[in-house]
Amino acid sequence: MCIFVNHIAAMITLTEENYIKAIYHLGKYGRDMVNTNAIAEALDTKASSVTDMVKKLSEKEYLNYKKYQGVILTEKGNSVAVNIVRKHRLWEVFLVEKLNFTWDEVHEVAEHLEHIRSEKLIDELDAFLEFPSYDPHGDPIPDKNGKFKNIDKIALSQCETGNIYTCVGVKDTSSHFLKYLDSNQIGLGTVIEVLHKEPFDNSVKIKFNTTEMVVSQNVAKNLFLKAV
Amino acid sequence: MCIFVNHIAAMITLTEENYIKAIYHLGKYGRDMVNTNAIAEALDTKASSVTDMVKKLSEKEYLNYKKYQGVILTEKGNSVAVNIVRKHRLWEVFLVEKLNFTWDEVHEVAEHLEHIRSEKLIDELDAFLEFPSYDPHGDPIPDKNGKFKNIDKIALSQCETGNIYTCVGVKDTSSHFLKYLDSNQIGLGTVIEVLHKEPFDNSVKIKFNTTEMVVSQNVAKNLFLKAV
DNA sequence: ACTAATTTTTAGATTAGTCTAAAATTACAT
DNA sequence: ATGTAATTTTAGACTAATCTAAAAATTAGT
Repeated sequence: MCIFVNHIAAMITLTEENYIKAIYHLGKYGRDMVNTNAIAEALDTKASSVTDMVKKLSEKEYLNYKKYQGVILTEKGNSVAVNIVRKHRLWEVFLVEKLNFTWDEVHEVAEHLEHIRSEKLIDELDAFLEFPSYDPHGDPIPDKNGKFKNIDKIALSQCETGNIYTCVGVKDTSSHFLKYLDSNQIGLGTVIEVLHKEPFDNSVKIKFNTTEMVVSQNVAKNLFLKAV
Repeated sequence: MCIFVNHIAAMITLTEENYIKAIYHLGKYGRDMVNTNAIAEALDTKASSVTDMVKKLSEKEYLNYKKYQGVILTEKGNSVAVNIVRKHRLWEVFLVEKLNFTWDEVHEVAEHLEHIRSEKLIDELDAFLEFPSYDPHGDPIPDKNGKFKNIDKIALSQCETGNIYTCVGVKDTSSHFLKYLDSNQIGLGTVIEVLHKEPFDNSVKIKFNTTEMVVSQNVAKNLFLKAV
């Protein structure tokens, strides 16, 4: 073995990155611990594999691990996660804006692109895309320093009757939902007026462009708007 | 194990792709076999590891392997290699033309990008770049069907005194050489007149733009030109 | 508070890719 | 052609990441 190995910052593997990312998304609010089974489900693996890996990530100080309790990312782990999120979302913007991908097609490819390691690559991509603040699903893109620009988006289900909003994102990013929106001509930036909220089934009647339609509670909960 | 596994085309791993690519480049002229040590050196690994891997690739019919003789890619292996080359070179064009990379910076990042698997991604990228036929080093980019467009490029060392050429590529793609060319304002498309060939040391005196300079045999052998 | 259900961890095995050291084969020089 | 050098293969071991099955710890229900 090369005698320099011990001096080189221990390389993070692709698998480790995926665990850190999953833990980040599961523990988004940073408050309480993320448990083993949740991680296993998110990564489609077994709890025993997760235990092994979190021990390793704990050794490497990406997270704090308490036996039988769960894990919380350290500062170091969090910044790795935020960097992956940045890369993922910038690639999504690229795919949609430059390569004609639809917003339901981007996720899978971005899952791979997010692991390419080159600071210059991602900074130049950022510049090429003119420093976007949101990805095609309306999720914020952290800047080079990991800072998010947050907007006050609210679900359609929370909006007030009579007011006018613009669409700024979705909660459910499944291909089903996105295709539903596409087929109804709803996308980022669509201007929507809330006409009526039906208390019986929580459906919402909206108007956009010249179209009026009623959407289910499920849709209303998953569409993010912003007051204009 | 999922009962469908046997029906799914056996997935090719990243490592396998790298072996196939290395064998492709080493055996470019397809004539004779590529030997174990050459592969080991190209991939910075040991001969014993290569033996193991070529057995596996032979099983999977990416190549034909004769013990103690070497390997030759099959049609199947060749098309995998050509597809990787296509991806590598398209990404190089993207990095140089859109993301301000210099031609000595692109290789390392492209080594990673070339393994992203998405047909739509690469076809859309191809279109976005307007179907380039050559990468930033002047190497031809195969099209969707694996066809190369070949030009009759010749090394500067083979050019005729008094004639005029344009620079279309390099043989040596090392960072050293590319930086040397950059610092002397020689790039793709540079128009070069061959003034004199010195038989003593095989150096060549050339003129481009308003500059006259003498380049060594080494440089002359590694710079590809095309008659105008 | 005690048992049952759930979650998590341990122990031991497996796979892909790699390594070292030794054995087998081929190539080369005299 | 015969011994030496170089190359290649085999054998056995290691690491990272995973799995199954069983043991341990925690949580929940009455």
